[in-house]
Amino acid sequence: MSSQNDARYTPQAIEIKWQQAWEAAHAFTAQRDPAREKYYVLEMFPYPSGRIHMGHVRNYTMGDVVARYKSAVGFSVLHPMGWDAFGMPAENAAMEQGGHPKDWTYGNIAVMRDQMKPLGLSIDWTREFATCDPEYYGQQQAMFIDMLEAGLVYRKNAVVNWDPVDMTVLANEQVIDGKGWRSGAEVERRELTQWFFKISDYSEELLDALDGLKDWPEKVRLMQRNWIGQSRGLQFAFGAVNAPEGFDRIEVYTTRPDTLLGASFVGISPDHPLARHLERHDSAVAEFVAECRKIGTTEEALEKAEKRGFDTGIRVRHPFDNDWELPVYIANFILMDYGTGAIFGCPAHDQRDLDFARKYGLPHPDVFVALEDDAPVDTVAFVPPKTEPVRYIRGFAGDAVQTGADAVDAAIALCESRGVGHGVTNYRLRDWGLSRQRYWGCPIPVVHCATCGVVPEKKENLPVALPYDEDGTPIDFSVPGNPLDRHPSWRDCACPKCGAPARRETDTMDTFVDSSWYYARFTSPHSDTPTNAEDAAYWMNVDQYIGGIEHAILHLLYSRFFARAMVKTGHLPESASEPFNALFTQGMVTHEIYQTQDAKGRAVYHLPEDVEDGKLKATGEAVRIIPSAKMSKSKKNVVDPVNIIQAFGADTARWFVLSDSPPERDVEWTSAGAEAAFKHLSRVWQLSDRIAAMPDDTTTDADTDLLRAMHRAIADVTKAIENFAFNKAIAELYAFTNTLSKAQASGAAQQTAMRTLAQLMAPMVPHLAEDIWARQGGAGLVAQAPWPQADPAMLVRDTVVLPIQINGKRRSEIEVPADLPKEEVEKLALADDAVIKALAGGVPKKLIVVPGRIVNVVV
RNA sequence: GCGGGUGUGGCGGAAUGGUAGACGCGAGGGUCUCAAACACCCUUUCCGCAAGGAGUGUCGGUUCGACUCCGACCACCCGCACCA
Repeated sequence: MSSQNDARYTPQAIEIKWQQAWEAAHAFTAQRDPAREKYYVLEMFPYPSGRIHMGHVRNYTMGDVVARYKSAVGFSVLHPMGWDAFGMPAENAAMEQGGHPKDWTYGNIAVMRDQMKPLGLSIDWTREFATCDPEYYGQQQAMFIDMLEAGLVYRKNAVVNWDPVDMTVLANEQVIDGKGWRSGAEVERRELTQWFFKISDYSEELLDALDGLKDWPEKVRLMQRNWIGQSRGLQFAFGAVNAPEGFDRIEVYTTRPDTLLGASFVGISPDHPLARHLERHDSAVAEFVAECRKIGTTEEALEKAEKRGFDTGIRVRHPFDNDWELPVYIANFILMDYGTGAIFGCPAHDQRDLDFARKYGLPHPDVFVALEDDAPVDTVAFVPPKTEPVRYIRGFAGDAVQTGADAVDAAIALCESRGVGHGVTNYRLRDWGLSRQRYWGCPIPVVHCATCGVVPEKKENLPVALPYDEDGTPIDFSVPGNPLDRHPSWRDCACPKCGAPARRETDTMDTFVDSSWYYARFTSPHSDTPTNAEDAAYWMNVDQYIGGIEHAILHLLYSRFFARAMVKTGHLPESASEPFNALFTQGMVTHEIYQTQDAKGRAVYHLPEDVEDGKLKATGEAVRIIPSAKMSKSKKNVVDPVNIIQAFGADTARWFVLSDSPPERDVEWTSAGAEAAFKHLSRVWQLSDRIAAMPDDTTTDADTDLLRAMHRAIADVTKAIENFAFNKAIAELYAFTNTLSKAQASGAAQQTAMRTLAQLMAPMVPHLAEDIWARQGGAGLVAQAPWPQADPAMLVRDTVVLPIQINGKRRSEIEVPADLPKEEVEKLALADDAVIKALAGGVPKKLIVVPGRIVNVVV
């Protein structure tokens, strides 16, 4: 027998043993069980970048705590894992290092799976898939065809970033300061015919349904609400005085029709049909518009750019006054995608319009003034909240004094009655452009035929699989552009309708499509249809979804749309149109960034493991240290958890990422805490060793104290887990461990407490918990044992300590029976020395007793 | 620029409007040891010998009482539709 001192915590031996035991017991294989309520917990699946990082460990450990806890309280749990496997990095790797995106991706998946398995996550690995599996994207193509037939997909022109040197389309992140990241050439905006999902059909529904998502963070619902951007306004036309033929009316949309009498100019987007027309006939316009198109395609770039305009010389008439003419400017800040692509500017009540008006010498008449201050606008626009009453001096509808909101309503009503436009509800949300001119994505399953036009591929021909090589020659990724476009044997095909020679669509889908339905596929991952009705009915919805706040808008909004599209096309039940019942957004794991520059002065990033003392290990070159930011593949500021697991075990890594920082907040990775976590787990192990050896002696007085603490710990830890406060659950476990290690209770009581401690720790450190559970005589696997219940009778406290405040400052305290009536508490408080001293013989002005909480004496 | 969030000891953080700093890290002191490591015990918001005072990014407000609610500001972080 080993003595106490010899017993050492050796996670390397323990962890593999229990992982094998779980596997042998099929402990985490999800099965439809009509007798039990189901619980579906899902973490956002990873991109197979090549290795896991601490952000993954944090994300999946949180999900694992939930999965293991829900299983212990009796649910039939589904906890799957897969890979978000399409995307640009695979193609970039092929360009930089040679090889094929498919080999790179599957190789990465194999490595990352091997890195993840030692974490001991309670995942049903039988359901694993990658979105680049033809079995997965073939079903996605089938749904695309269904959505096309349901009118949810269409084609239209849209602009892309075009690199004129590499002759390729660039992603926004590949455009740096308006230049292509590889070529350095000035990026142009180019228009292409592209595929779109009609998410705008669902704008109102996606907005309204947010109210029902009670278990989503309020901030996410607010961000989505603002993103969808519902607005009520007036759409009307200015009649042109001297416009080219066909442009005698300019339709504008405004959310502030109450300011119509403050209009000083009309602005149109550089992409507006009128601007396009003028561009062709006027070189000065062409030059200005070309400048505008250099700004880039992101809203951020447009908003930050200097606001500039070009006077077209065209004049329009004010709808209320035939003699009032307004100039028409092309303005670089007006989006063609929003409203009608044309606005009227009211400089007095919009800062951007005011800056513009002052720049071009346009008037800025006040429409309304503050009730108590009628100073005219000069350099700062007067933009009060719409709910605030103001005095209209150029109003035309409603009372002189009214709120902006009321004035807008009155203005719309009046304009409609005069035949000037009509009230419309607009949305900021644009249709989802899914075309990508890239290889490594799900091919869009349509064929272009000279006679039949755009024809969907026949479903029996799915998947339209990506070609691996071309007639035996590996695809060349060193050439910029889309390899599918220059792959005749793949591209040329027969029209599915008429059989004539035709060409495949060479665009692939946005990777957001892949991640918009994977949660549904997990319910029947091997089905030969996208979903299986019985499985979807049982497992949907996701009960708890966990992922980064960076996905608060796009991924989650697209998934909400896609679920509705799947309901419409019969792939999900109506009840699954909101796919995620509860959402938790974890904070990110941050780390410093290490950067050097290459010969051309471009930034090169380095992994932390390649850096030592501020220098590259390989060359000794000094690195520039950029302050902590979100761990990202592109910045290479990722930490490899594999080293931590090898040194201390998975349980230490899991314990560490859960402790200290609240899960919703960012955590800066430091190596300091890992050793401390290991020490604590070692202490728990030693404690278990000691307690297991104790004789099963008779009950002592200390037993009740220990068992009370145990029930308190059960209650507190359970509540903390339910509330996603894992850092607090761990703090409670520390406290209970300290109590237990000092307890004078009997062996039997300590063994009971130790067994319970193991159970409470099991969701966080499952391997250690199994080992202690077995040693303390627990039956079966702790992974399959029911969650302990707190006895309410053991939670009641006999006495409480009440702090006594004098004028809100704590001065003293009294210990009283928990159920002492308020009057008695008052008497005791007034008899307290500090109170007597403060009152100095007088009477208190006020005496506040909050039962069980506090006493405040106001003197 | 627009939208959303965060801010508390040396550090990570705790606190249904009711004792600010639970729990952990680090640090200091001690016990054990030939010594070190480990382990264990004590101290640890700041100023002050003490009595006492100050204190939750800044300024102001509501309240018997504010980290918590309200207003203004500052700093940092996330998103901005082709990064995933």
